[in-house]
Amino acid sequence: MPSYQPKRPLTLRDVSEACGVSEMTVSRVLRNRGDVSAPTREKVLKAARSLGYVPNKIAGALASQRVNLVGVIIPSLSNMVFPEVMTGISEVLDGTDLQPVVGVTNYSPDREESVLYEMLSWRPSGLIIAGLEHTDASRAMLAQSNVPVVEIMDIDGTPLDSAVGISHRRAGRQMAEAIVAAGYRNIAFLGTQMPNDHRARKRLEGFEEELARHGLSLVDREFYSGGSALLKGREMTQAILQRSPETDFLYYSNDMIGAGGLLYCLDAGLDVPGKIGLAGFNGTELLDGISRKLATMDACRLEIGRRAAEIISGKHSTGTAGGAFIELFPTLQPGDTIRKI
Amino acid sequence: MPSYQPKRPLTLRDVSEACGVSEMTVSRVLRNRGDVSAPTREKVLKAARSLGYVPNKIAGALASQRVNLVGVIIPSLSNMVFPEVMTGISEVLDGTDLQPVVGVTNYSPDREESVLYEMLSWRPSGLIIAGLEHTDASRAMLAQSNVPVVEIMDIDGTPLDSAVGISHRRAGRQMAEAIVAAGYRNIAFLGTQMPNDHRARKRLEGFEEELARHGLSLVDREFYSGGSALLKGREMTQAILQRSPETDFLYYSNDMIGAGGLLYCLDAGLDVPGKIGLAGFNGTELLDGISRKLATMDACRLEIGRRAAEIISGKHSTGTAGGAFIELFPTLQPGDTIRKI
DNA sequence: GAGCGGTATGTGAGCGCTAACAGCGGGAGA
DNA sequence: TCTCCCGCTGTTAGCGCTCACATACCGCTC
Repeated sequence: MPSYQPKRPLTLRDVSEACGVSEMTVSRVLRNRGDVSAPTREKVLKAARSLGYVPNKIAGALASQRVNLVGVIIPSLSNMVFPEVMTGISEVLDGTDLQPVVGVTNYSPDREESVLYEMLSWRPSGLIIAGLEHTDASRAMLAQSNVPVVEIMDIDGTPLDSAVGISHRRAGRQMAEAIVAAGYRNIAFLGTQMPNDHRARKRLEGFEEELARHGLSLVDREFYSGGSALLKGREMTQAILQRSPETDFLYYSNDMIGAGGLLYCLDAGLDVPGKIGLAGFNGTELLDGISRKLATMDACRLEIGRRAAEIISGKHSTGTAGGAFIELFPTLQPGDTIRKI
Repeated sequence: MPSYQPKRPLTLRDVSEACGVSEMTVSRVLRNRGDVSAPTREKVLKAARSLGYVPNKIAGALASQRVNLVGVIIPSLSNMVFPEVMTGISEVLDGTDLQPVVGVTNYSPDREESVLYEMLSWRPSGLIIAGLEHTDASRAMLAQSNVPVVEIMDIDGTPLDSAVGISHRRAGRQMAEAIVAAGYRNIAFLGTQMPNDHRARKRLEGFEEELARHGLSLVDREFYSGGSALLKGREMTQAILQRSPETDFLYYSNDMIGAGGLLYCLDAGLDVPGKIGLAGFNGTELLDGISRKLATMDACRLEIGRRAAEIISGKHSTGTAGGAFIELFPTLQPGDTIRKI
């Protein structure tokens, strides 16, 4: 490795001098753009490799006004849902020259705002952001930025530009319908205590709406925050069953606490789904392997990620102008924890 | 929102014209650098806000030769271990002006190489990368790049620069020691089929070494790839117990498949830990809530993330030159699935 | 052999910002 | 009164690359 100089960062000029062509030609070779003769190309590549040259995208992006980055702003990485969205995004982006960059907000609108500011300051060529609810400042930034935006996960609201997601309100209603149809009447809800988890909120609203249509209302509810979801599910379930023994159905805001609840019920020797039914939300594959399969509803996470990435990468032919609006439809997976009708 | 012009991206000049000072002064205000009088500062901030100006970090980084990005290269986001490392990193970086940017390799050395190339082309001010094993090209790039590098998770090998992690070999040995001490003799291993998961490999090597010291060897082993870990754990366990009924201990390469195995054993009514013991690896908090607590070994994930970020952000006072080398020591959590001695 | 189209290469300007330094006014000290 | 210095602001010159264009050269045709 011939590095005589005291380490100075390499530039295009170093490569061009090393192989006797102009910087422009080196640039063309390294980007595969424009015509370069085969021998020249070889010569340049050899020189670049032997020097260990890595192009400076900062300079390149400034000069070309193009950045191959796509910002992805999500609330969390620690529940299983967003990694799967990321997988969908990566799958599609891997086929392009675009690269995802993730930012995590921890469900805080203020953090979202600052993550957004930070991202926009890198002038990404697209932005994928979870949810439809943003601060005024965030909306203003996005509008001003001129960057294509896809809001994902949720479609109950008004998108800024494009949107891909499911209706959580409808998902809640559907689940309520199935539960009521199966004959359960004393239904409790167990969820996370997160004022900014708008999707969980909308599911619960839809759920209660549908119950109301049948003249029912929740017999009890329990919220938690932090800690191991499985354990919390167990604890909350015990609390509810102790406090409201008439409960015959437990609706959880996610599969993880639902699984905790299910394990509790099984350990306690309760008759599931005869005496008591359970359902979660997400379709978390992770949990396949528990003796009884929890009723749930697939949130189309992979597909949401894919579609969003397709819109950004221009693969989705959106008529002409204006944003795309894609509603996906989750399917109810009754599992083994709802009585068959 | 006064945006008369047909949307043209805003620059410092727009802000400076809007408030009648030089670009330099605006730049100083927006970066909180250098002396600016209070009234000027206010005027500038007001103008910037009302225009919705977001600085262009690409240009800024090029001019200042400083980038507030830290690359984080990890094999996967879908098992629970790396998100926790990320949490540790974020915790520390949030107190600085640095921002993590993650890249995922899917345990492929070639992908690692290309992710690395991509990252280095943004000239990050630090790099955190999982593992000590990299392709020659990767090592060359890193050496050439002049970027501080912290290799995390593993310390059984020679770091390029700094390293923070645990000895997986030793972890394997320790677990074997505990198992043998508890009187188990017919021990099987269940793990992932991933030639590039060097840490799992080293754990197994350490484990077998220690068994050998006691004149023992594995009675059986089973590997999987893909699918739901919980379910795979269940299936593999069943397979092993059918094939090698004399097995009295199951050592899993991670807690998730371990939990699947545990659920299988409990469902099958086996006497745990009397007739058969189980142990995993990671200390996955996620799984608290299963009726029986799986024996495991905490991998210090949070702490590893924190320490690595501290090194990059310069909070860790590393004597003077040369990389830091930090070994952490996992603790064995016997849980309820190893016989008490 | 002048004119043409095409391929392969080079040239100059400038992307939006910041480092370094230069200027400018005014109060303190000689 | 003349410095000297300090707090504030402006000026100049790039950072390393890419764009748009200019140029050189080749083999053709008519």
